Amino acid sequence: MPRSKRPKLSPGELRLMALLWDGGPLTLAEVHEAQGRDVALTTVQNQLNRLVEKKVVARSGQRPARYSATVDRQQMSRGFLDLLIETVGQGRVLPLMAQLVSRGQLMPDEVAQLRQLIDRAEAEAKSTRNKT
Amino acid sequence: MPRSKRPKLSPGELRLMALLWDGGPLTLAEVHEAQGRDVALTTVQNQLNRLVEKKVVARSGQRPARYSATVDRQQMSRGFLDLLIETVGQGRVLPLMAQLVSRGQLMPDEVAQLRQLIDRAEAEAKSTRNKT
DNA sequence: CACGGTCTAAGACAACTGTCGTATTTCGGA
DNA sequence: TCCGAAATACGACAGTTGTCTTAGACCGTG
Repeated sequence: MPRSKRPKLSPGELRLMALLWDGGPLTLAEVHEAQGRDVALTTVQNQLNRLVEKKVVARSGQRPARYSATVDRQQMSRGFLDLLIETVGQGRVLPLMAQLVSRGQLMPDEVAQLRQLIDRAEAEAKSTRNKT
Repeated sequence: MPRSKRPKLSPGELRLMALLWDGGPLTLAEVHEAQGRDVALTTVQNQLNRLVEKKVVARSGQRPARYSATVDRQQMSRGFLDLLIETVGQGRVLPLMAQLVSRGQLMPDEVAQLRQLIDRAEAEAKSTRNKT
């Protein structure tokens, strides 16, 4: 696949993206509403515009324009994760995992899911061992 | 405990912190060296100074001043992690874990360690269940 | 058609970052 | 004591972000 560009966003911009990822295409007014805090409408508009300039959000032509993300969470968060792995984990992912686990926000069923993920990843690794 | 301040740093600043965390107290020249890329000495100095202003780094009085971090990785990365949990995981840590696991950078022994961490966290959760 | 409200576009601004170049200060020799 | 190199301090500049205010463009309705 065409290794699409991964422009870097600021934390605030990432939050806006989250709203779009969660709520599908939204109009400016909706995004403004969704935003829990008290901020001017034009502020949100400006952020949205900048996101559009960066090509990570698309604006529909309709009258009350609707905005939607053009890249998914994974792609977009990749850079942040890389940064944390590098700084917090000194290059390894385990330290980060440890910190995540230690936050104690895992529900029992999530623990089970996590174990499954690990098992699967392990199996996957084994079967791929002979490939490049 | 005294909920210490958690000033927010930029990605670049976090990278500098990483050098200090990894290499103990370092002099400006050393930090400059450690930095893989080609950047002016004054640039590094400036960043270090700003970090000192933010109280996350301390400068010793000696002649070739030595800089050292005054907050640890966990504290400092907390904000970034919160952001990712909020945006990538919609509030849950599992999605983030999944993404980390899927990066396939876990060594076999790390997988084992991870399982232990999970077991321990689970036990911990059980025993704490009756508390607030 | 004119009016008031809704959309959107254009700037404007301060704070923060990354990056430098140019003083100044400070020391260990000659 | 005086000097040059090393260490610091200053402060300048452009680009990014978060936040607004003001102005202009677009309807639906009376």
